[in-house]
Amino acid sequence: MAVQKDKTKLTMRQKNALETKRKLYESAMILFQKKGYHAVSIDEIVTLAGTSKGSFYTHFESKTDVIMTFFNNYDNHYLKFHGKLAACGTAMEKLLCFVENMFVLSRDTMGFDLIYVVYGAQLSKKNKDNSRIIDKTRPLYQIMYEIMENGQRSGEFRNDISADTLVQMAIRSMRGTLYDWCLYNGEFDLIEAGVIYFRVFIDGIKNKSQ
Amino acid sequence: MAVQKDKTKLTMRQKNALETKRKLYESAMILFQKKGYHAVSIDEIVTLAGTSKGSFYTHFESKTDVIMTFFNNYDNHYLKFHGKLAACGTAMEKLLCFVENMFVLSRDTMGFDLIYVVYGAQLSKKNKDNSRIIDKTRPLYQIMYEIMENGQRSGEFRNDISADTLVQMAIRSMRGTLYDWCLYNGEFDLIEAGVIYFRVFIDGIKNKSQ
DNA sequence: TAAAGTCACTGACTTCGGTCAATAATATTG
DNA sequence: CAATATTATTGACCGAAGTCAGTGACTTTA
Repeated sequence: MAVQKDKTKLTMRQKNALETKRKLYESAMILFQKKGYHAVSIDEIVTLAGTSKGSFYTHFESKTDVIMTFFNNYDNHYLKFHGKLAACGTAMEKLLCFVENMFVLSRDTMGFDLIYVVYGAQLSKKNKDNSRIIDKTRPLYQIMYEIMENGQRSGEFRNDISADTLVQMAIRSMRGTLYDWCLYNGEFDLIEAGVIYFRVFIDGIKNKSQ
Repeated sequence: MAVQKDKTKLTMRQKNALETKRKLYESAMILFQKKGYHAVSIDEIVTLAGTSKGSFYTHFESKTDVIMTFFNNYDNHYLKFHGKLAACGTAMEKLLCFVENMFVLSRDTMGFDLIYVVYGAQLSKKNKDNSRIIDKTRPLYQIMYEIMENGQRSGEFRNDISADTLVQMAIRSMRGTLYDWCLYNGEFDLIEAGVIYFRVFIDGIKNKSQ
C-alpha cells in the first residue's frame, strides 16, 4: 500500500505557483498604492510581476478579487480591538468603543480610496459572490454578537429583538455610514459622524423596561 | 442692435438632437428591461435607436449615466407620498410611513436589479459626480427635513442634534438597509427589516427630557 | 442668399478586462 | 528511467466601453 502523502509539504511546483501569486499580489498593491486602483491595468500588474496575463487569471478571478483579498485580511484587525473591549465597563461602552475603533481603522489604515473601491466592487458585475462579506463566522460578526448578547443578558439592551437582528442592524449602520462617506468623497468627519450615529442607535436598542 | 433670441424656442437641429437623445434613452430602457443592465451593450442600444456610438456619447457620459438619469426621475415618486403624510398624527408616524413607502417603492417599482446597479454605479470609476444624490434640494431630503423639524418643534424629537444631522442619519439608515439588501441579493424582507430598523432609529431620536 | 460658423453625428480605432488552446515544466506511475 | 498525467504558464484573441478626427446638415451673419 502506498504511503499517505503529506498534504502539508508542497511540491516545487506548488511553491513556485504560490510565489507567482505572491508577486502578482505585491505588484498589484504597489501599483494601486502609487496610481490608484482604477488607473492600474492588469497588463501593468503582470509586467511588473514578470509574468503573463493568463497567469494572473489562474491566481485571481478578477481585478476586484485582488482588492477583496486585501480587504478580507482586515478582519484580523478587528481581533486586535477585541482585547481593548475588556477595559470597557458596560456593553454600551464596548459597542461604542468597537465601532469607533473600526471607523478609525477604516479612515487611517484602509483609507478612503480603498473603501470606495471595495464598496463599489461588492456591487459590481463581476462580484456575484458576497458570501464572505455576509459570513456570520467572520470576526466582525462574532465580536458584535458577543457584545449584543452580553448586553441583553445584563439587561442593558432590549430583549424583544434577537441578538442576531441587533448585530445585523449595527452592521447595517456601519455600512450605511461608510457608504455615505464614499458618496461624499470622504468630505465629512467619519469618526464624528459615526459616533453620533451610534449614540443614537444605542439609545434605540436600550432596554426601556428597567 | 440684434433682437434678443428667444431661448425657449428650439432650432430644428436642437429638436432633432433631443429626439435622438430620447430614442437612445428609450432604446436603452427597453433593452435593460428585457435583458438586464449588464447584458446590454452600447452597440445594441445605438442599433435599436438607429444612430451611432459617437452619438450616444454626445448625449450620455456613460452607460451608468443612462441608468442614473432614470434613477433621478424617481424623486418625483417621493412627492406622491407627501400627500399621504398629512393623515399621520405624529412626526414619528410620518417618518415611519415615509420610509415604509420608500422601501415598498424600492422593492416593487424599482426592483432589486435596478437598485443593485444604481448603488454599484454610485461608486464606479465613471461616476465621480454624486452631486445629485447628496443634493439637499432634492425631494427626499426636503420631505425628511420637514418631518424632522416639525418633530423637534412639537417636542417629539431630541433637540440636541440639528434637524439637518437627523436627516443625514435617517438617509444613511435607508441607504445602509438598501445597500445591505443588495449584498444579500435581495434575500431578506426589505420592508420588514426596514421597518424594524427605523422603529429602533426613531426610539433613538426620541426626546427623552419630556 | 451666399459665405462662414457650429455642432450633432459617424464609425474606425484604441484600450482594457477577460478567455482559451497550446505549451512546457514538473509529478506520478509502473 | 521512461511513459504518462497534471497543471502553471503563455500570449494571441475576443468583446465591449469609450475616443476622436472628419463630415455635412443646419444656423447665423452680412
